Amino acid sequence: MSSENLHTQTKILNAALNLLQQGPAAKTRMSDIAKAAGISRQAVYLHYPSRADLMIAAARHLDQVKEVDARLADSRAATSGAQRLRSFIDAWGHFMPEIWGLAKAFLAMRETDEAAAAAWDDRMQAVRHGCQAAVSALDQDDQLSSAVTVKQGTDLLWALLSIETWRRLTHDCGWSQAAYIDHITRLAEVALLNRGSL
Amino acid sequence: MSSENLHTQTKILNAALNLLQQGPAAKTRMSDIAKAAGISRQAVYLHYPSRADLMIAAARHLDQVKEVDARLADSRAATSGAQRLRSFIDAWGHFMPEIWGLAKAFLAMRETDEAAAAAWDDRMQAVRHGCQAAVSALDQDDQLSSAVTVKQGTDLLWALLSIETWRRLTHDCGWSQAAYIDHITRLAEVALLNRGSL
DNA sequence: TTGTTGCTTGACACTATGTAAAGTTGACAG
DNA sequence: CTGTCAACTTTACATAGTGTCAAGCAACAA
Repeated sequence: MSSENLHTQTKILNAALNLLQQGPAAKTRMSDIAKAAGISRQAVYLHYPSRADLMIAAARHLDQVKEVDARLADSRAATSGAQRLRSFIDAWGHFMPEIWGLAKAFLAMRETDEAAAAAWDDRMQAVRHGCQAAVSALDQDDQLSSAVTVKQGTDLLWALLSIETWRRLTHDCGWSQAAYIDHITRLAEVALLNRGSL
Repeated sequence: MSSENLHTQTKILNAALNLLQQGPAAKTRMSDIAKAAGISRQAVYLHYPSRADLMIAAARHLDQVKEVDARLADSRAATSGAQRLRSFIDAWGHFMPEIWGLAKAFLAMRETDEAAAAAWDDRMQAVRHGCQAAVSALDQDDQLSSAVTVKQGTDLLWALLSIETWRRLTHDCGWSQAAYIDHITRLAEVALLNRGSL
């Protein structure tokens, strides 16, 4: 069985991600993770010196498993800037539900743990780069609205695509995933494209 | 005098709000608040049974001090729906920096304390009502974009005006308060107004 | 005087993180 | 077969912050 042969570290990370995806992130304790991984609590500390370190490792692991970078990079294949914007929103939009469990944990840690906050911000910078690439492509095509600079457009798109905004619309407002993507796409287009391109 | 009692409670709440506005919310402990209020830590528990209760009381207190409801209600005076939208964004936009300290505390508690999360959600529902009123006014004026229903428009506006979005743009992206208000206003208009009204 | 109110002081239970150290087990090299 | 090493276990403990409990004290009122 391959699951028997999994390295202990992988078992820990999978257990952590599993628990985070299920329950409230803050209630996922080191002892819970250890139990779920089938090892002692102390053994977890042999691999990850702190809870924050474990979460950071889990984030990297999730990136690998879900192939984040590869899927986001797909949007680069688009021919026009407008097309690129749409496919980027689509890719990232479908991604968020899959990383939500972990995101919850980082959002909760953000105000308390500096290292965790830095690690999360770093991951979010990757998303920002995608936003910037899309907005730059619009600019190159002369399709960027004259109301915003590339930086402002990037910032706005990044804010629209934040996990927090996704959470509010899908969780608090009860939107479906499809509705979220549709409306955010429309909003991004209307905010970023010049009027002639619509 | 029964006002002595009130006096101590007020001292506690002011101390708490002060500390929250200054440092990282999660590092504001009960003992810090007690010290800042000039009383013992135990005395705080005589007035507020838990940290979450204190935060909730602090939120109510801040609402009173800042006269949130009254200031938000000003936007009702607007004659047109479009005007109402603008003045609501303006009012709430200027408000956020003033409640940011407390907001930080609630954002950090959100995943851990159910009572606190409920209290915060309740405050945010008040903002949502303001959003709904503005969007409904647009609808009444036949100025609401055909791309959204009143509910969808309310949700979108609410998301745009969330503290999290404000934080991202002003803190993470370095926008000025004025830039935030300008761009969010433009975004809201372009998202919610039908094209003829622009 | 006696009782009440609002606070103080000090002790303690609980939870979760993280540290430390000694013991167990199994694989593998010689 | 034996010794060693690494990974893991078990147990104990330090620490930080929340929240509880109880005794005491000062001011003030009936």
